[in-house]
Amino acid sequence: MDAGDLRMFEAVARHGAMSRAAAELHTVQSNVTARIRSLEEGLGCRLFDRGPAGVTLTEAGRRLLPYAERIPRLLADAARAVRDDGTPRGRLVIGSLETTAALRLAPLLATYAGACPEVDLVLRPGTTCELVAAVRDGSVDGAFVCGPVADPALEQRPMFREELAVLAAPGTRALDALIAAGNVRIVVLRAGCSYRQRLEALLARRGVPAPRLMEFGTLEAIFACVAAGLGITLLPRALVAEARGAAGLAVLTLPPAEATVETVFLRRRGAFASSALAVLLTQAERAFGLAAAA
Amino acid sequence: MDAGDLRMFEAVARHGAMSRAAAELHTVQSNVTARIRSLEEGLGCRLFDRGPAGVTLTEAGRRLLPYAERIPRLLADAARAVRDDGTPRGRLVIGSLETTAALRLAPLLATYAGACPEVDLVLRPGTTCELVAAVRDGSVDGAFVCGPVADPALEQRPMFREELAVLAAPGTRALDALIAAGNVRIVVLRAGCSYRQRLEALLARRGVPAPRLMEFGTLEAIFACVAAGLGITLLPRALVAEARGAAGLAVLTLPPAEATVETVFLRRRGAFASSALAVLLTQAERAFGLAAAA
DNA sequence: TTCCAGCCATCACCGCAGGAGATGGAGCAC
DNA sequence: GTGCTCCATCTCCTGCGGTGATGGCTGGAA
Repeated sequence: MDAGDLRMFEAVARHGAMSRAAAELHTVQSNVTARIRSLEEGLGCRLFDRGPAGVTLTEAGRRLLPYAERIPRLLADAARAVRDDGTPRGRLVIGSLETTAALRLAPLLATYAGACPEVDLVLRPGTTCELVAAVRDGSVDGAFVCGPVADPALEQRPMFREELAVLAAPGTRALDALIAAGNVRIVVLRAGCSYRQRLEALLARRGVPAPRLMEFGTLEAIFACVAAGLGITLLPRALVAEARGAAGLAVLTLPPAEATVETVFLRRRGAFASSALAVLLTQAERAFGLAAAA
Repeated sequence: MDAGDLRMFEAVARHGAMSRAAAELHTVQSNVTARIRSLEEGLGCRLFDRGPAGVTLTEAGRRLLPYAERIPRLLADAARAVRDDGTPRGRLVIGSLETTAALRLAPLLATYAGACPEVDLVLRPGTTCELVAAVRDGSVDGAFVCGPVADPALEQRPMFREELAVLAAPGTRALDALIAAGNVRIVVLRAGCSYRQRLEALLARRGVPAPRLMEFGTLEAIFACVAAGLGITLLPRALVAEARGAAGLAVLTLPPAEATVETVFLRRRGAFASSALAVLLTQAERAFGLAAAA
């Protein structure tokens, strides 16, 4: 058994088909077939059940899969660790909610860029759901998302608390009045996982089970939409003060229990922490100061 | 980079010489040289400084070493996990102090052997020091040793507490009287790491800094030696009642703080737990019942 | 000093694992 | 039936990696 075999095995398991795995690995199907077969021979048991429309993992294959995911990752970490001599350099990919990036991250990133000129910093915006998945599969080194995230494979560090508020059309006085009027529609940023879930939960507690949904790609579009009375949204209160386009909107305060959301920095547990990431974390904890890892 | 490269790298690092690593790996030196070189080229940095009398790790090499130890281990775990279908079988190597084996393990192992007839159980006796090292390097799957063991790479589960007593020549009334008489000599089983350390610490607290030492390979020899007045030893009180050869020896009770020792079961943290090991642990916790992992 | 015993680097040689490509059979949709 | 997508198998062949010989280097022994 070899790390190359495991990579191949993992790709086959993920695609459920040897031919598609071959395409991903830039090789030919016959090759994949042969190596999986030799892997099975080496281990002494079948890893896949062959069906006419692809393959499925056997019990033994299911037991191998977690190792097939970990070992190539560990090899990649090893290569990074060797190259990392302590001075931050290379590529650092950080995920963030768009609202967090707009509101909180600018000064941190500016300081960071000054301190680590050799780092190519990439900021990848996304929703909490998307970013959690990205951290899991290693496509970002870490991400600022809405906590808490209950996943034993991930490690979260609290960063800061944010106050949320409901935005509604100008002149709106209270959320309950809106609800009483019926036909509440919510407006979210993209699939806006965590804010949308919070807003839906919040409405559900007030007797609105499944509000209509509208989804936009930019904050400005959402503001315009809310201003026009087409729906309400949930966003950090601090954002409203800063953002162009939000002037005039009604900002409805929520009870404290529903209003605060904690932003955490998420990393894959056990993953290699490059110097570039270590410096960012140090600076972030100094800047935001909600330290104490969870 | 490849798991095979890492195995080779690790062997070279451990031996400090490519030629000796080649011998261990059953290959020739030119091969090791070439693969290390290609590994270095692939990573883009030197891993070893070549000297006339061997090689030494560079900084980068030191960063790679922990990965080179983990990844081959993980591969071996993967192979075991695949073969382990839930029914305990195969080889299970358990370390234990000889005194623990003699006093406590027999009923557990008898039950276990009955429950898991397909397991080849190997009991490897040793001192706490030796067994801790054996657990670390994976040559035993787990071991019963004297706790606590402070090593973040190891995981310990408390099993039971044992009362220790000092054995001395027949007729001896008190430890202090012996010490006052001067020339205290201690008798231990092999290099008898933990009992010896305890006995030395115990004497040091009573003003005897570095007692003379005698070392024997069997309990019977120790009993005979103590009976002849050649020295004292420290052993589980329960052992004295059972063991042949201990009759007539003076059993000196110690203050409770010094008398009790906790026996823990030690495993490498994160290592694969085979079904065979899982069953043993379950039975051990049922039998000894000092559960709650640490 | 010379000699030797280790060490590592380099070279030429070669076997074979493993990649490429073609073919065939099996199931499924139409 | 035809056509599609699977996987298995076969042949061919490149190149990685193993082998063994040689040479350079250093340090210690004679």
